[in-house]
Amino acid sequence: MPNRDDVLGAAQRMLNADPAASMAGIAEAVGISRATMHRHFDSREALLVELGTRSLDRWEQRLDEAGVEALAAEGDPVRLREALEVLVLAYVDDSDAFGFALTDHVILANAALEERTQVLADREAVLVAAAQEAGVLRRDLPLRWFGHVTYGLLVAAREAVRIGDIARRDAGQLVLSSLLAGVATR
Amino acid sequence: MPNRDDVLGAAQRMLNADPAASMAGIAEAVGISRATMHRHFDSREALLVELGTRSLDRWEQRLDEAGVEALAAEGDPVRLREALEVLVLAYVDDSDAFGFALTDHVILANAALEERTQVLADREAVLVAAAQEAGVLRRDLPLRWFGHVTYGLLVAAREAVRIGDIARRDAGQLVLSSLLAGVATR
DNA sequence: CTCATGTGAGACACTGATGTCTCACTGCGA
DNA sequence: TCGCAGTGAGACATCAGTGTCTCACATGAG
Repeated sequence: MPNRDDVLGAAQRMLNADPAASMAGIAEAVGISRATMHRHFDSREALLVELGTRSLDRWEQRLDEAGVEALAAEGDPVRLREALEVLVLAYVDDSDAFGFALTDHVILANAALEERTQVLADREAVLVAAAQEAGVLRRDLPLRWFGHVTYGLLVAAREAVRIGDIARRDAGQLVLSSLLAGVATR
Repeated sequence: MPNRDDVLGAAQRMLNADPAASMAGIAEAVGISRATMHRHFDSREALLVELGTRSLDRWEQRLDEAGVEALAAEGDPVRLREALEVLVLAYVDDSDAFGFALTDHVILANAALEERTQVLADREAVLVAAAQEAGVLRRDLPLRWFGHVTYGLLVAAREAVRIGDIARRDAGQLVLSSLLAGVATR
């Protein structure tokens, strides 16, 4: 019998394939009844908020693993650049599982999640600011722009993989390379 | 009394603000009754398809203005680069009005629109391929990747403007500069 | 064996949206 | 002035999804 985590995992996969999936659809994909679905999660919103929380947990974990604050304090260009690369590649991996959370309206409209998103964006901005200081990232771009560009490229990669224009295994390097160096020759 | 074009324009603005807007909501925003709304468009889908068609019309117009095929045949690096810049800036402008069409499920699921999208993407790819040949765009990136990256940056700019992280008037240059040169120093 | 717990099936009420239809009104042209 | 085309208001049937509830059933622990 699928436990709560199994349900969350299956729901995640289902919602990635079809972000508008109904509770009935998700329950069917999980292999349980609607009744049991509602025994796990009071409402569809509760389910989505929990999945949103999960994705933020992952983001936070990535920032922790990178040691954002320490790196920023240190200010070493080489290590900053390396950390940025590792972080972006991790995001690409994660977007595979959590991608739908990037665009789901219910999740984006949730005040608590939005607040926490802001906190994490702030942490990330610390790294970006340090990288700008250290000459790793361009200083002529707004601090907050970097996060948006990264997000946009994740969306692009997701779509490109879905359509079949690029291979999944190439997504990370394409995103990283395009993000840092652009698509024009130099 | 709003004519059909007024209705389309108002619907476009409404759907950009709230992509899930109902026919009733759109009608109210336009300032007409639901009945009149349905006299103009048989169904919500019909309305969305027409808006999708409009956005593809605009895209096609941009490609025409750029003179894609002639430029590609010519192969002059300077003019190719210039055309790419003009095109991307035009896309940023257009995404202001047509942005919602980039992500709306009803529009994306329409077979006729998808087919036409493919045709236009093919035309654009001609320009990209020529630019790669001429050494303007990187040859180590897949041909189809360029379109996706551009799309992703449009999404990013839209969101960044919405949140207030960047000014609308800066969006064009930020997208263009990040697209071509990336966000890292060189 | 017995019982408690968890489950599936399905009925139910409710909501919000869609699309159709009627009817009365208004404004404009003939 | 008459008549007509277009409109708004609103009723109506329909549909899909949500969330609640009941009841029968299975399974595993004691």
